[in-house]
Amino acid sequence: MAKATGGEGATPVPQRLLAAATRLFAEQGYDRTSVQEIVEAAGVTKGALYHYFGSKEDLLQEVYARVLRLQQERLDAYADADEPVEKRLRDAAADVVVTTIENLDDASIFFRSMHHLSPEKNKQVRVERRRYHERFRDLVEEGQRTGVFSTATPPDLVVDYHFGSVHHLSTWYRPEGPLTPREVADHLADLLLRALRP
Amino acid sequence: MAKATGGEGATPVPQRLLAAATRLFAEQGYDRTSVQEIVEAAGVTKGALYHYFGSKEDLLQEVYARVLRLQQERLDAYADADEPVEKRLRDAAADVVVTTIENLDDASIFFRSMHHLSPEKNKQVRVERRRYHERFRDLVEEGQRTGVFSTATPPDLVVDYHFGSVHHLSTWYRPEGPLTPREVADHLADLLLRALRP
Amino acid sequence: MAKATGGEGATPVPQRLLAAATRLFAEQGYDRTSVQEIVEAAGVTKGALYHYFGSKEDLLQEVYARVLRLQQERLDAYADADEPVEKRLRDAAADVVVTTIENLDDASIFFRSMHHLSPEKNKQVRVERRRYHERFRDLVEEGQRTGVFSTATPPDLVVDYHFGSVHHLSTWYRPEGPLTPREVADHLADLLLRALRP
Amino acid sequence: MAKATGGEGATPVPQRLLAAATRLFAEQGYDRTSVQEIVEAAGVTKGALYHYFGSKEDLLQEVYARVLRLQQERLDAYADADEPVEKRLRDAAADVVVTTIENLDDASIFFRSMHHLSPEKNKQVRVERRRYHERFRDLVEEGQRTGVFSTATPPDLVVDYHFGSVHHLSTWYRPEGPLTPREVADHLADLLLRALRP
DNA sequence: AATGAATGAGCCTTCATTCAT
DNA sequence: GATGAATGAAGGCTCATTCAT
Repeated sequence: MAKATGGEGATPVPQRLLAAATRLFAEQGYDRTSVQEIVEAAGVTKGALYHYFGSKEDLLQEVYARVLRLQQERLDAYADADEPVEKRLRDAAADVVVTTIENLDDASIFFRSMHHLSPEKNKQVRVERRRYHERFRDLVEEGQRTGVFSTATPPDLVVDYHFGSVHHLSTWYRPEGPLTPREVADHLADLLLRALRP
Repeated sequence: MAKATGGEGATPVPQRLLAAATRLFAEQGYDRTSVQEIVEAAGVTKGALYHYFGSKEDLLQEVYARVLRLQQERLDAYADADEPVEKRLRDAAADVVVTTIENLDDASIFFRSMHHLSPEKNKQVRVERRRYHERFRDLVEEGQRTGVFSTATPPDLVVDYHFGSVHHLSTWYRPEGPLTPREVADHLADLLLRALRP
Repeated sequence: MAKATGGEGATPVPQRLLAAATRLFAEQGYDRTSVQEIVEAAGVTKGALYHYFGSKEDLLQEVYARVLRLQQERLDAYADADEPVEKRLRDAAADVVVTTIENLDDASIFFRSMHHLSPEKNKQVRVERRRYHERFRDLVEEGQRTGVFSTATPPDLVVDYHFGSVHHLSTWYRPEGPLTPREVADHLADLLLRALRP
Repeated sequence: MAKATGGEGATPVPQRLLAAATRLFAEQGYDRTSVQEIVEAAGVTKGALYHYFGSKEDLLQEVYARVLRLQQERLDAYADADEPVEKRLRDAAADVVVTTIENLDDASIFFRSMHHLSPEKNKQVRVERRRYHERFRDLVEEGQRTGVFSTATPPDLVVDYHFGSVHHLSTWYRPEGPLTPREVADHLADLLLRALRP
């Protein structure tokens, strides 16, 4: 019955472990974070971790799975909206910035720890990442085809240009800085759209 | 005199070590690369490494020092040129792309392994990095002040936008891909300049 | 249940490690004894050692803690006895000799390896050692105050004189020599008391 | 000609090395002192050390040889004096205290680092040490034979009692303490002589 | 479902010594 | 006499994972 009450017991063990791992991986990196630290931060023992997760790497993979699912869902929602392509692209471009800033830990893990996944898991992540990239690229292409965007730049490169800046956020963005997530998102989406002006 | 002949003996030991470390750090990450692997790749013994470098971390720091020096020199050259600001910015923006692609190993180490430096060394790198950022930002500001660039976006953000895409290169660029380094550089510089059009 | 049977399994791992370490530190010195030797002598693996002790130094500190506790207890018992001060001092002086001879390993470690403890742990040992010294000195002072001992020598010096000879035991005493521990103890206590005659 | 001028060049290299080694061995212990530290403290290079000394251990042995020679000489001088045995013993007992305090580094090395000598060198030191002990013991015996000292204690034990306190000096004596070396020496010699009163 | 003792491989670093110059 | 680059063996310690309970 203690299970239902507050404190550590409030959240199920697997979630607690995932939350602790996410924070620690982001702070110290995957290799620098020991299983011992994770279980201590989650308030459980090693046995419990290995009961729910097959390995330390599985924990990392779960972080990836969660991020990928979330971002794909959001992108799909914006891309499928009933709006002109400029608005759909701008909204999607701004949304990924806001979402990334709101989950900076996930973001810094994402690019920094990919090579710590085993080749097969890594491949799987890349595949899903690719699908995401293509969905975004299709918006660019659509705009270029319909003449609202300049065709000067190959659409894949446009996408990488924008995602580079998203990826970079975890390097420089600080919550205590002068810009709110929304402001940063508007500026970056604006830069993208301005670059695409014919 | 054997020193001057080919084979492993051709290059001084410290350079051999630095080259081996750079390649391995880029391929596997800093933590995943053992000192043993480095010395084997360089064809020397561990004792020799510690004769020249105080620690594994010192080796990493040397990689950083080399990259920072090189990039600052190149940026200074372009920024000081006797040209209109649009050209100076475009040239600098394109050059950093070419240089980064030509030293992709250095680049992937740069952002991925910064947190493996001790706090003080990390700080030192950040300071130099900041100087580099500011030099670039000054070009943007100059263009905004003189009316050739739009003032819609804060100049710091413009710089981060561009360097995000540079940083991102090591994630997606492949030499065997369809675009030459020069082509990528021209496209990315073009996107930047187009985004800055008033 | 196998736990309760003889052989290596009879004694808990931490005790086995402590016993092995004590013997080896006394025989070879702290620095000359490798962790590998200790675990082999105790019949466990390195991992087991580090499961119970934070470091090699912690092992040494445990030896100190054990010795200090034992000797303080014994001294307190003799000093609190309901006897004339001459007898209390003589008994305490003789007892420390017997106890030291019976634990010569502990004794030779004690003085020889103190500087291998970290400054803070070293300080802690010195503090407890000081308490022990003062308890002993109080007996000398009491005898001097009540006129049964000569006041020719400062009491602190008297104590150092006696403990010097105790400390020295591990240098020269051999079980196979002509004197039993008890005989040595009586002689040394006698020398002390004779030196204190008014 | 620079050889004859001041600074580091003033003292011959071997002496400089020996002095540096003595200080460092006393401060940090033999094992904790690296050859590198010694040569740096002496202002020479490793090659120079190995030019004059066969090994690190040889350096230690030289320290022992110097101490042993000095102490034996002084003891011989006092023991051969034309004085009553009480005075000869008292003078010798006091002198070893003063000499030890004046060379506390040598003394702390002496007892602490003996086991770092190879078995053969160790044996050689023990032999010389034994000669020293016997010379001292002969004084006690002479006094016992001639009735000026009590025969209650075996003379060997008396000698160990006194040398225990000498050995112990390096543990507690501090130059800034309340007693001068001479005062300590007088007190300790006094304790010895008082203990030997019939 | 969960514990925690134990494993065993691997890691970074230190160091006395040698040797070509 | 003296240098200092290089060796090679060993040392203390960490850690993901397993398994009996």
